[in-house]
Amino acid sequence: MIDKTYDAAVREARIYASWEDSGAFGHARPGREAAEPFTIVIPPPNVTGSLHMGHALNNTLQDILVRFERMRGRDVLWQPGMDHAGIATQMVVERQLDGEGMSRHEMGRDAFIQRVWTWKSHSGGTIINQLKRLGASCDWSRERFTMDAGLSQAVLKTFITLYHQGLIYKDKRLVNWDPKLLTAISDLEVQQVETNGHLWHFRYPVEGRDGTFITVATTRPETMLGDTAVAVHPDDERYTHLVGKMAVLPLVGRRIPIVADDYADPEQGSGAVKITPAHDFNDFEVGRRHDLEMINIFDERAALNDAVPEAYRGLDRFEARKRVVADLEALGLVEKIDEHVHTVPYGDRGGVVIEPWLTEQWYVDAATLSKPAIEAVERGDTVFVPKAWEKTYFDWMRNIQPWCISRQLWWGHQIPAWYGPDGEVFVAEDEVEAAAMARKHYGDDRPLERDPDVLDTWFSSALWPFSTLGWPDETPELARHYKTDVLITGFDIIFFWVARMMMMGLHMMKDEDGKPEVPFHTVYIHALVRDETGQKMSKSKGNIIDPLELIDEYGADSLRFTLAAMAAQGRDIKLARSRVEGYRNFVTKLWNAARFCEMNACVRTADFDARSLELPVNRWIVGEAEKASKTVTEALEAYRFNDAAGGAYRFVWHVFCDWYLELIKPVLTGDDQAEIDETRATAAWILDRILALLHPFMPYVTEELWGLTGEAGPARETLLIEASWPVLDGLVDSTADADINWLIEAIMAVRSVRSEMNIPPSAELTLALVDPSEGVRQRLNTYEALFRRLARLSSITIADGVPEGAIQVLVGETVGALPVADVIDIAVERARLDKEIQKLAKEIEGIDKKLSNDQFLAKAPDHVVEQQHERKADAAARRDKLEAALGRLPVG
RNA sequence: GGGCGUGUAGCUCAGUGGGAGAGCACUACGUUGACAUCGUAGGGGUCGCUGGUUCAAUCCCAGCCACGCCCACCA
Repeated sequence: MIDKTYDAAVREARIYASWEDSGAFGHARPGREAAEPFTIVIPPPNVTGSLHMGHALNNTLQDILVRFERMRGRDVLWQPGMDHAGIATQMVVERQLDGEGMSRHEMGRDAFIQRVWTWKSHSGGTIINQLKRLGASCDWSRERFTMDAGLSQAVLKTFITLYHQGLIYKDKRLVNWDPKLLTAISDLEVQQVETNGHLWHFRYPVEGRDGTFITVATTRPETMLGDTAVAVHPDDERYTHLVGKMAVLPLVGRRIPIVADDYADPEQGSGAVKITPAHDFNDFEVGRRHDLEMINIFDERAALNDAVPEAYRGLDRFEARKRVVADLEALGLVEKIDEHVHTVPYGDRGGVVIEPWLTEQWYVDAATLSKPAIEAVERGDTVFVPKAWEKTYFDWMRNIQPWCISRQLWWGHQIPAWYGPDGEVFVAEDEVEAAAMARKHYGDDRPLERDPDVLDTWFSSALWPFSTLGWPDETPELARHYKTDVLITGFDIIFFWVARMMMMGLHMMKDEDGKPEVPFHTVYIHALVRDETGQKMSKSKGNIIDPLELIDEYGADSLRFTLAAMAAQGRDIKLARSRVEGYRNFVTKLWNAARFCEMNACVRTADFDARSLELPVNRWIVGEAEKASKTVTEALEAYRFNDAAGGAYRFVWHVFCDWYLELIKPVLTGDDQAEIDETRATAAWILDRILALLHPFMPYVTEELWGLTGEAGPARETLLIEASWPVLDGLVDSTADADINWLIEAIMAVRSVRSEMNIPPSAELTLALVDPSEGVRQRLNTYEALFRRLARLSSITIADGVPEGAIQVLVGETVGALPVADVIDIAVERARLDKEIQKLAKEIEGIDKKLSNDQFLAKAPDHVVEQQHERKADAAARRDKLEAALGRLPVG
């Protein structure tokens, strides 16, 4: 018995538990050993994360594909797992420690890492349970973590391999230094923020020329303490006489050369630019070109160090800025201060201004690795959907910079490098191996020190598509499921993640012919979910819509369907609550349709044959089901989730519920047992196809109904296990199609006229068809009962003229007369008919214009011309009938 | 400074080289026992602007305007 209402929240948890118990999420299900594999690796959520709308969309789309392919019989593996999220996780635990009045430094490295693991086992990974609420059918038995033993082994092997190939190396150069987190970060982790600042113009005295100054402009006055040159453009005539001279750096007294360099832009500032090679990426290059001294003036927290005059030592960089400006002002060396808008780099985790800082770090030679990754996409080995993202990928890959992979953190994969007393580097699997290497090198035992740094989190994420499948071991899963089929992700991590997986996958993995193999065949890039007004959701704006809240209120199915229905390619999703509510109503609608079927004893029969049905309505609906299933299938195959959802929605609501169920009501309450039996079986069969068709989008309610609508006998297996994807063919019957469409049109015509003439729905009318054609007479024979019931007609007769005072309506091309008790308002009736006629006349006029154009007739394809002729004939016939009807109205 | 995307009904969005669509909102009517989380009918758009290509443009091309995003070392 199906309850009157569907309480999603209560049932979903129970359904999910039953799915998990059944083991049906697992890959390699019995009977599918020989099936074609289908593989998706999940974008691993951060272990610190909780489900936000982006996750909801991302995982809904994956789950739709995974359930779809599972139902199509493929051997599906949706590989789940989490990312250790180096900086984010370390910050969480450090904040906890801070609350306890402790620091990681007091605690020590080993104890701290232990503490993080403890945190992870207790409160890490809540997002996994949230994904389950969403309905994600991952193979949870294979859940992995980027820091687990297997994946750590993959990281180790990759690092060592790349190191020996010269593709990982150490280098001393400027990095983006986060003075709050005290670590280097990569270019991608720096956000450029537009800021209202100032442009300070300082006058530096030129040595040996009393009263001569060279003016430089800067947005960062404090860095002048580290200046080692002033640069001007070689062609800048204002300064040619000063090139080669020395300036005297105020406050410091250092003599610094005035050099000519193309970097100086005569249009900018004063045309002369101060050069601080140790604290600016451009200046660093200038410094290299002119062999300038590089003076590091900051410590790791961006406070001034001992390289600056005593008065400034220990000052924070922003304090120092004020002091420098004040002191220069006191010396009369500030020429002017302009308001200035410029971009300032912030660390995206620490949230403070990053400092270009000279340190030694580990780098990956990304330029070399990028070449095969570019070629693979050029060849089409990996395809982006939508294709436009390939340009973004190419642009970045073709200008790729060395990837700084070392982080001065504790939580992460510690770099497998040991240093000998003379600085010799030994990259090894472990300490024992490193010691052996050192012994060989030095000829005796010497103490080694391990590199304290860890790797960028994205280094391990880059290996995800193969490390999770068991690599470096040669597991059956790796052989069977790499390369994966499709990666589903947001555009915001194309650089962070997709590009790096491409590089690492191609470099580390080979196919059976020994050729480099891409990690995935397709990359589907989905939209960003914004709020209703198009704003990016953010904590600071307070406009976050919590998917869990929506799941609580409307059920996971409603949210999933909404996200799928709005996931059109190439456009962001502005999520409106009303939309979720609308699709919740759709869930209810489906529920009630199933209730109707149950109440009418529509039970599926084992020997049902959709090809040998008698009743036209039944022949018609199986054809409609075929069309719908094809629409949905094709849309899903093309990653057109919105079309797939929309196609299913229209079929279920506007075809099955609105028409089919209404059309079969008279049959089910009739007295022809054969018709009743066939119709019950058909309705049940269609409902089953509908549940299957909707299951990828709305897994819970479809599963529940699947169980509730089983036949009276033994309960059947879950939909998840038993149902296969509807593959329907050869069910469209053109006669039934034409007949039912005529019937629907006729019913709508009568309803429309009733409504316009304000005839209450309760009033039963008789319809007289005037001089119907033979075809219409035949249809009437078959469908009279249906027509009468749905149009609320007490009888339908055939007449050879229009009775006095009747409302006239066009049923197809046949005039129908609806006599009304009272005298009709001639003026209203005239206006109604007139409006229809005008509409048709306008249409005909447009078509005529085309048909009288010789160019059109000569150049348009025949079928288009033919189509226009048909349209005109149809419209003209209807217009003529209506004009005749108008003519029959009494004058006045 | 480069690059990309978007502009269609009041709102959120589909869509197509040849008859402008959906959901929500709105209006009128309606409990004919699946469903008021509903039903029936209806109103509402010069498809951002200007040119071009074409027999034909909302759709293709160019320019412009507006909004958004990404990348970039501009003192």
